[in-house]
Amino acid sequence: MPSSRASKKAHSSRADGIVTLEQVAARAGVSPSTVSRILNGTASVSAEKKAAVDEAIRALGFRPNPVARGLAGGRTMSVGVVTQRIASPFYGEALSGIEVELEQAGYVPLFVSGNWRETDERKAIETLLSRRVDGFIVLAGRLGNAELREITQGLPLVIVGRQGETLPGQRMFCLCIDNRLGARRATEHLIGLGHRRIALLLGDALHEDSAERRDGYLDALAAAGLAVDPDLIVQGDYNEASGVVAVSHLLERQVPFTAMFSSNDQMAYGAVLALARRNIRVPDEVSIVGFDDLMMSRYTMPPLTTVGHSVYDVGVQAARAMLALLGGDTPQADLPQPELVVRESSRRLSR
Amino acid sequence: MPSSRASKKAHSSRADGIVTLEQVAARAGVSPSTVSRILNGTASVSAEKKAAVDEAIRALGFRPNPVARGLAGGRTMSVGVVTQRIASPFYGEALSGIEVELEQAGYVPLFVSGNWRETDERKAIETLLSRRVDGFIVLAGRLGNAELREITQGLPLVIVGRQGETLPGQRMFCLCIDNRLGARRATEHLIGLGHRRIALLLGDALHEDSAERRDGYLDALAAAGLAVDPDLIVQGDYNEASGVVAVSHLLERQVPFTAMFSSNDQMAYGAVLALARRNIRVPDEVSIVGFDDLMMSRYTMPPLTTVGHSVYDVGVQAARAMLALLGGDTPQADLPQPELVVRESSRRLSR
DNA sequence: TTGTAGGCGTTATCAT
DNA sequence: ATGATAACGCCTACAA
Repeated sequence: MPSSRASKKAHSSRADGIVTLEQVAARAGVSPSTVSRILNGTASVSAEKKAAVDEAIRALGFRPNPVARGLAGGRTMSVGVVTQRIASPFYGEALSGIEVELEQAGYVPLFVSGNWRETDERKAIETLLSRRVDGFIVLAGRLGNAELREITQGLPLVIVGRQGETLPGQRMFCLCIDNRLGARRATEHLIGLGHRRIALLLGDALHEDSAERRDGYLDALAAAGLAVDPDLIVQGDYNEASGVVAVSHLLERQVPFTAMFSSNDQMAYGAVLALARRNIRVPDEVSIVGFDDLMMSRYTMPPLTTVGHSVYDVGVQAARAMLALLGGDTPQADLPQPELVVRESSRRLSR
Repeated sequence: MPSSRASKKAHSSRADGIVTLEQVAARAGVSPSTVSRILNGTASVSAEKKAAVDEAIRALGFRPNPVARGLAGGRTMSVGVVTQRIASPFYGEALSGIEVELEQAGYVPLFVSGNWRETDERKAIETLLSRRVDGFIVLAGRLGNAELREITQGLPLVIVGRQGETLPGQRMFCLCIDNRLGARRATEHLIGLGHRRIALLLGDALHEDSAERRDGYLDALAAAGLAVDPDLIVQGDYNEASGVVAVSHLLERQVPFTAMFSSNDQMAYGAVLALARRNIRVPDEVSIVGFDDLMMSRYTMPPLTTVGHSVYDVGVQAARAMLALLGGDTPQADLPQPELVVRESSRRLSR
């Protein structure tokens, strides 16, 4: 049952609460174009008319219709956000930051999940494209930077968690935390506590940051003059369950170790559990340090020592970069360095 | 630098990859309205033309533009989702379910956070309204059902986690889990393990479900003929930190207890931590049961016994209900009963 | 069953 | 600086 068509032009008010730009113009005694100009700052308008229009806008409670705007001007005031899993404890925080920051500028994020699958990511981007988003923020994922740049049709693009070439003039920006430094600090912390046999729990091999965090681990060992024991390095995939599995394998292989650096907090949770299953206590017998400082890490048992880098802020920065691109400016990265957060899962090696 | 206007009508192809309905019509040798009718099933069309149009759509890779659709017909193929905190470990799961289910029908969710604040919720709904969403899914929140029904302008509305009057003909539907039953099962589990002094950690008093879960707890005690000790009931707010605080108070007051039912998993995490701070082990000295069965609860130490009700499925059902409303049907609730998931935070009372 | 024409609310082009 | 006017891509009342 479609609502009947609106009257044939010239409606000063409508049944629903929708106020149009046209009504504002009428009330202010100017043309719609002028109102539009004022709204967008597209051209200079006499202070007098501007005042009248502002008054009318306020009086009528007018809010521009993003849908109509999208059709007419191409700006939908929405930015597509490709996340991998919307419920991820890690990226979820970033989404919050993105949302808050975009909102301040009147933009709305459209979240679509890529599920760590190329095909899904492509589909997500297509969906977003068909919704005429004004730009893209991509959180990690499988697609390469080059391909991303291509399928996003030249729209402003911010990639999070990917080493970026950030070619100027390409309306594209890469934002990533210093994984290597963070991992190094985590490992140095353990070394400083007297640990020598420090296991490394790798993240998903397909993530760039996994390799970076590994390198940070290696840096720390090298700086301390410690040899690398390949047997101490086990593979995970960044999920909790993989931490359980990897550590179980390590224990089965009877490789002795007194500490472990896990490439992220989630796997660290799994690691603690796997150790507990064998009655190995953390930190009494094995120290563990994670990476990410998820909210949850304050409440695990024991509370997790980890590397913090405010995922929320990453989101904020990503949104800010997008806003800059949207405004034709060049974004400035301003991520704080990752910092070690010492809690209770690590302690001095008892001899 | 706006892109130049498209040519003056009659463009068989365009520079960008955008294929319009008009082009499809041209290629199929029919009028645009016919294509539109086929797309929307608005009227019957001869099989012949339908075939031609389908072919053209496929050949051209045409995808209807939701923005234009929104302007013209009022359907934007997007539904507004008011969540309280997008990064919530609890609601995040529901968002996933909503996203997946809506996508299948070609809808896209627009997530906006209400931050557990009436004003923010109102603003969120206004934003969504101005984006011309086709319907609303509201996850909990502070606004009353009546007010929600009012400010959502009669659009299809699905409310999650709120006892619903689900007035027929109102295009509104309430979906909620059986909190009372779940809480009762959790408490009965503890009673069955021999516990008699069972503390209750309440959730935010402003949430309906907090009262419901309390009632389930009371039901279980009553059924077992156990007296209610008000001293054993402490207030939290559903966040981890409140679990720490509440349990600390309880311990300071020296009220003896051997088990605790926490109104949600997050507070249970905090409770475990608070107990550990006093060297009270779970489950050796105190058993704990949570509610929600968050992903994380498999990996806490110890893994948490809790009441599961697949938050993801709640999201799926909410989306399904929305789709039904959108299609003019009456939604059918089909949430499974909450089930107890026994893990390792609860054990038989040792005498 | 099918086509034509007008309109959805805004922006952009082209005059003035 | 300001105002008509024509799109934007699609839907639908109306006519055929």
